[in-house]
Amino acid sequence: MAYRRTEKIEARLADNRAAILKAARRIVADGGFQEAQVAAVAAAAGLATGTVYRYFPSKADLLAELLRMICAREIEVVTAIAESEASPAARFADAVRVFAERALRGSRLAYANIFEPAAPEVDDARFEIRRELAGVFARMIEEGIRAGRFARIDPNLAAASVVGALLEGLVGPLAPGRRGRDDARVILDIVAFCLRAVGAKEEGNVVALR
Amino acid sequence: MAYRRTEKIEARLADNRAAILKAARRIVADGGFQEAQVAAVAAAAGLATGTVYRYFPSKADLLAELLRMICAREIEVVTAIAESEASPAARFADAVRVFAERALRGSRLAYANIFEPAAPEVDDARFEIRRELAGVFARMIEEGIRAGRFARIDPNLAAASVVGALLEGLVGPLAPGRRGRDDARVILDIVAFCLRAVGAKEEGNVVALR
Amino acid sequence: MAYRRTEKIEARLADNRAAILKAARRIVADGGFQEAQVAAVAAAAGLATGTVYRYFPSKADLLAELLRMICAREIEVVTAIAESEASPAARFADAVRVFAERALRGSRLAYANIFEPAAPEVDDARFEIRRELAGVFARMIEEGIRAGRFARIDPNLAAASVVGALLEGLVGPLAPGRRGRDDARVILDIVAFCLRAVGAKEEGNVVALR
Amino acid sequence: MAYRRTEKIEARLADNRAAILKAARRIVADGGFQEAQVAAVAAAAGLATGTVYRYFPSKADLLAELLRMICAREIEVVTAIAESEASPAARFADAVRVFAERALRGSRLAYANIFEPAAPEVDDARFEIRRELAGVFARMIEEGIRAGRFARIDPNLAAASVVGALLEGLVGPLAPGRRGRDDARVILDIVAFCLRAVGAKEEGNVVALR
DNA sequence: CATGAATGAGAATTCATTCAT
DNA sequence: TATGAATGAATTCTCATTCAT
Repeated sequence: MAYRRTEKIEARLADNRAAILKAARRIVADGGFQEAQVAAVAAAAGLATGTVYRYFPSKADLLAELLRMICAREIEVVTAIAESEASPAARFADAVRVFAERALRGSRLAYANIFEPAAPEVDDARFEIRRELAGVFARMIEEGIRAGRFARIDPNLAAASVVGALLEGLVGPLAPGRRGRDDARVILDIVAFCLRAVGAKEEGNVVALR
Repeated sequence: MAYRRTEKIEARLADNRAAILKAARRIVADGGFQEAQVAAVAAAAGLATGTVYRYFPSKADLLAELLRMICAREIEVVTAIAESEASPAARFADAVRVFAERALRGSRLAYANIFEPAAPEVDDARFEIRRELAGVFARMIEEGIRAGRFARIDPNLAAASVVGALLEGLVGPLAPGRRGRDDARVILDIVAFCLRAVGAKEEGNVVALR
Repeated sequence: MAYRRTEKIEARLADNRAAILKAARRIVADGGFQEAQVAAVAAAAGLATGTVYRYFPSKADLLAELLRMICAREIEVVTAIAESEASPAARFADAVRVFAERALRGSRLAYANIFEPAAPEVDDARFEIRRELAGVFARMIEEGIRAGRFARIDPNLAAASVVGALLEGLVGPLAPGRRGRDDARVILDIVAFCLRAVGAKEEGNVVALR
Repeated sequence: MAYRRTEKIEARLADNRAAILKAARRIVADGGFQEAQVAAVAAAAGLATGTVYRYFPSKADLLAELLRMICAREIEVVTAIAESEASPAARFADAVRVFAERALRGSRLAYANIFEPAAPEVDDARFEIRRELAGVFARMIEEGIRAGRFARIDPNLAAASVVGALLEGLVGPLAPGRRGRDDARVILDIVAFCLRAVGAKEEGNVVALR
């Protein structure tokens, strides 16, 4: 009789949403934001153009959410490490290392898109993401300083710089990894780089902790 | 009567070219790449739209060249320092400091616009520029390592990370300086950050050298 | 088991139909035809979009019926006056006055929205309504002429003009009433205007009759 | 050598603008605003879609200007009469008569479009036009009252009503003229209607003046 | 060479209507 | 019968590039 929103239907709705994001992700990974027109995304998701607008108010919102989706897990992981019981330096090193590992292993392409042009609204999302990521690092650095284990630097500046170093070093166009370097070695180097940068004491030990 | 490209004509040609680049620069600095339409640039340069195409094969080429123009001086300055006679650490510190000073002093906005993602056609140029800049730092780091004054790290990775740290820390959206911090202090911090990052010995002295 | 359209079901059907019209009326009154999308009307009626199509073959039909519904009462009232026993001039004056009163009192906004141009599909209905309203006035004028109390003019032209004067004067964009004038005074004026226009004799008396 | 905006070019520009308006006029006259899509208008004018935007900032502006263009002449004519030296009643009668003549003779279709739905911005133009037209009549009525030749009524209300009567009676959907009546007779009737409506004295003479 | 009007391929978004559940 | 998700045609506006003058 009456229409009922069954589980099956719910599942289809969720599927569509996911399908749209997935399609967008694939297209962006392949051809950048440039190629992510709404019609193309819809087609890739096997849906009509208008349907996309049932799930996202605008193209910009879709792309912004895509970005957040891609990065959310990374921030989560780093946050978990930041909240662990280890020593400041160990936590910081771990966070850098894990972030680097994931970036190199996983969505190298998606990360590259962090640097790619897009609509202003998408940039806002990017901004937010970086700010969040930097925030996690800033807190770790702050605690390191308070514990007397890091150099007395502006935690925000240091965090921004660390994030910049990570993104640029790992996934930017300069990334040595892209030119065939050994990932493990890159990770070791970048962890050491960041530890030194914040003036972490007992660097050797810390790195050994990994 | 054969056409002769006189000096006068040459001069006018050069003038127009420069005017176009200058106009583009102003527009990009003010409103980002978004507002740098060919017609707008032409108008700002006091020329007709079509004339732009006498000097640049396409909008992308124009913007790419604009980017190179803006950065050429920075790279030049850093290169000069890199080729000076000072000690590796001093040279490196100087390069970082001067770069930071110029970035903070010069139109921070223009920098932000240049380094923020903005236009797909320009990405290649951007990457090229960063690569070049990183190259200069890589050479300095390499020499520092060879001289036994820096930690033994991959110079390319370190250079990329330094560039990332500088850009993100100074002109990126997270830059503390953008939130009203004292520039001199930011510069001191970032120099120290980079020196530590590359494992420069006698850091204190080096910084004192400035 | 054969389907039986019970009274209960009939009632529900009528309810839904009424609910849709009511919702449409509210939306049109608030935001004009512009905002009367089928989905919006359905939502406001607490029904699903598709359900609207159970009761109206198309959006145009819905709006046309809405218009008729809104105006039916007005036409009814005017018709009742037209069929009363009073003298031609008195009837005419009364019809004008009552119409004006109702127009000014009743949601002026709704009226304005109804008479303002808004949706091509609805024009036919609008025309029909105006024609009907004019028809009632035409008959009154005709009788006034036949009784020798009105000037000998084309009743249809006069009726159309009277309707035009009423709508424009009372609810149109030029309506002085909309600019804060006293309603009672406006009504007096417009009745006098129309009486004079049709050449009603003993105008003073007629107006006094009210 | 250099491009020069010759007379020929100026003429072409003016031609294009005119061609666009003309094409729009034809399309609107034939199929109403509904069919006046930018692409259709451009095609009918023998131009590319984008070209329309060189001459009009938006579709709404184009249509609004079209409306103004269509009505400007009428208002001009009526204004000229309003400023003539004749007696108030004669001027008023003349204004009504000429307006009616032109409306019936000329662009009956275009006038009809005064009643047609359109974008909100176009409605504004319509509003403006009616206001202007009513303004001219209001001034005439005011002077008639001041000269003691018209009934003492609110000039604005009367003017609005006169405009309403004219538009509805002559070009509106109810207009008897549209149904094959003799134009000359219609004009006589409506002039008489309006003169009576404003309570003009010596009506006979005035009408005889025509 | 310079000009700037013309071009027209796109791309985002809306919403009446349909139809499987 | 009711539902509401899906559809996709339709439409406006932008802007890099061309080319007649």
